[in-house]
Amino acid sequence: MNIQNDTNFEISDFFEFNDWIEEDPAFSSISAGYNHQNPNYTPNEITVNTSGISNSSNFHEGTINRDSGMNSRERKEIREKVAFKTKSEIEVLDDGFKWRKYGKKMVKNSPNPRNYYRCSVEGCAVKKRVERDKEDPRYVVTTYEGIHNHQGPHL
DNA sequence: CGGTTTTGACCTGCGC
DNA sequence: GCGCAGGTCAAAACCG
Repeated sequence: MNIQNDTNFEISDFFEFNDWIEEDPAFSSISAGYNHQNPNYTPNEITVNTSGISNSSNFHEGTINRDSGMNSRERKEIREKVAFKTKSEIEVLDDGFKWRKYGKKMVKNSPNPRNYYRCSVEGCAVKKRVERDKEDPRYVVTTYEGIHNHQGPHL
């Protein structure tokens, strides 16, 4: 389902995300275009509204491949993990899903805490991790893990 | 009153 | 084997 609402699409934010993920040594490449839920998924559909109250990200998954010889099973486990770096003054970006916070942690290399969220829909094991950029506090790093097994929050 | 947040404790993987 | 760091649990507080 396309959440292609009238949400403002800040293309610059997507590029920033892209740069960030590419320079992360843990990931060698990120390929997009899967269709567990959205057959028409393309990176360009990522919508981020940094100026409004609610931010909508039209993505549910991504595939991150590591070229550091990992077997297929390991690759499958890391799959469905997407990280976003978003310029936002609001910490909790409302992507439309219902999240329940289940943990907070201080990370060593950052003065900022890291928050752990889980999708509150039953049977949905999607997890989310929100953390402020240690260098630029006006950025928020959001990491999604898993695929929603339901059609979205509002239905 | 039910679901969510909070917060420290607990667990586990990893490196030394 | 121990300690650190990251991730999770859970109980009580909190809030609509």
